[in-house]
Amino acid sequence: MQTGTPEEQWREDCAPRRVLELFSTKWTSMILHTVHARHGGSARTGVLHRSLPGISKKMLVQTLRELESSGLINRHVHDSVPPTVEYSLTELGQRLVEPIELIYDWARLNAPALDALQPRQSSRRR
Amino acid sequence: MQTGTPEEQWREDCAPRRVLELFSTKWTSMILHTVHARHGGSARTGVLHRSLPGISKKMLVQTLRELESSGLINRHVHDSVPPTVEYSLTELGQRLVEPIELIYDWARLNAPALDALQPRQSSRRR
DNA sequence: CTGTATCCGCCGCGATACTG
DNA sequence: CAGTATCGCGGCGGATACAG
Repeated sequence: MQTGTPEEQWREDCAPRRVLELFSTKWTSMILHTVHARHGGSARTGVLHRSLPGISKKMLVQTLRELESSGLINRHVHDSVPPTVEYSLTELGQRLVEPIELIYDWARLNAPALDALQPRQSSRRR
Repeated sequence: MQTGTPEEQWREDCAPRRVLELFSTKWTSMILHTVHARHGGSARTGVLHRSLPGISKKMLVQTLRELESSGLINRHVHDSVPPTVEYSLTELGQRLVEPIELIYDWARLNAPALDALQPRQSSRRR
């Protein structure tokens, strides 16, 4: 008998891979988490910007657009002066954010163990 | 009254962020998933390589080293000729892989909805 | 306040060649 | 088969300036 598990698939265009690729965009998960964590599950642009130290306006908006066109978040513009925009999770987004929360919790739970993490040594060993 | 949720933290060096940064490495989650999915929770280098169409040996080994030094996977060398190496999840890794599996399942479940995804238009709008 | 448009450095990652 | 060493390019993502 051969291996019971005959080589997993991971075709370039499969759904899981496209989703995971979303997360290779540096701020994706942090944005989803922050929107989710806010009261009512919605957050204004400024709040998001201040909640993510280090993010540039460019990347913030760019990532938001990506998530929007992926059907994960909604963008709601209040026509007021000055303009305010609110982002919220869609149905789809709310279900995706759950696993993300688990990873988030996992990280906090294992913070001590993770401190043993090499800050990524340059592998210049030896 | 102010906002009930007073600005989330996301300090540069917090644990969640360092963890999530692991996933900005293109192949991290796919490798973890594949190791996990294999019988006995361990996989040889060649199997991993063949399970991940498109990955280069360089990135495979590099990511594996990263995960190893993060305490997420174990590396076991069989001193045979030719040499074979097996990778398996550590305690820590096994617990982290669970949320990843959820994302994986989520992606497969919502594949139809995701097909409506714009293949990321070049934003050349208008 | 929210969003768009450039410019550009850095490095993630693939291709290739070589060792045990 | 497993792993290391180089080279090089594409593009992620930050800085800055500008507009409604």
